[in-house]
Amino acid sequence: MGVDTPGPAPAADPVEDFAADVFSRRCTSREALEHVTGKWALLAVTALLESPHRFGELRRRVDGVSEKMLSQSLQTLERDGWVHREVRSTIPPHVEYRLTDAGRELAPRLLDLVRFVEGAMPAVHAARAARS
Amino acid sequence: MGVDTPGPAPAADPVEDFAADVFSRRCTSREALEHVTGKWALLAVTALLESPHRFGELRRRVDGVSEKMLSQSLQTLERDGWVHREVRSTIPPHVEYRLTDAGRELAPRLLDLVRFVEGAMPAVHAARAARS
DNA sequence: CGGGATCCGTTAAGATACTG
DNA sequence: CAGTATCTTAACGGATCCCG
Repeated sequence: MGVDTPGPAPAADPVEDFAADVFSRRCTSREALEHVTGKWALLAVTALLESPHRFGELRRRVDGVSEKMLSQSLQTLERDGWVHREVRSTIPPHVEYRLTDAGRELAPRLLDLVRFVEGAMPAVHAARAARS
Repeated sequence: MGVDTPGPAPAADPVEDFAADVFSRRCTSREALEHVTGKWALLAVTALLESPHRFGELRRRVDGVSEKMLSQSLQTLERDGWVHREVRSTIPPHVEYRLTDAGRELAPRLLDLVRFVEGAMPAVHAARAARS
């Protein structure tokens, strides 16, 4: 397209890389998507939809998660703006995690997915059993 | 199990493990969820929502995926009953992947998630930049 | 209580080559 | 064309110890 356009039409505008589509290798949304759909991140966000949680509460709620992975997931979620972390410097320390506005838009979609897959489990087991 | 249960009230019915909730460590739905939200699986399912694809077509559509990972993801998706694989034993071979009925219920939820995250990318970048 | 730092085994992922 | 087999490398993930 427009091979010889000398005018102000930058073909490779860096801003366009933002919203592009996930099917493109370089699209940054792919990374963000992975953060959100990560094994523990998904469960943490879903749990936070119910109510704010403290670290230990989340740890108990998301059964099986290690402190390291929960901490790591929460940091990534905070960095991408889905979760807010509030620290109260008391003794003992009190840290609370809650969804941001963006997170409150995201979480229902994840919950919907979770619920659907839960409901589809009989079919999934049937499919697995079907093939000899 | 049910050693001395005379009545028809089995407390620990093994069938109940199925639909339980993902927050429980032993819940099988957690595994199924991971299969579906996997990096490549998610993109493959989303691509198949548009139309059936051949292996090579999918490979080109899902930019950056290796043959190995695509093959692996598709096998898992087929095993769990989201995707159907149809082989035509011609020369050269012709294999087509399409969503099952269950897959056609699943895919829109994933696509919705993808679209939402794509749209939220400006906010995500802003959140990342916000913290020094 | 809420993590950060470190160590280390397990698994996932990518590149490459080969087959029906 | 549509994969499988093999190998190497990178990332994940858990356990442990420690500090504010």
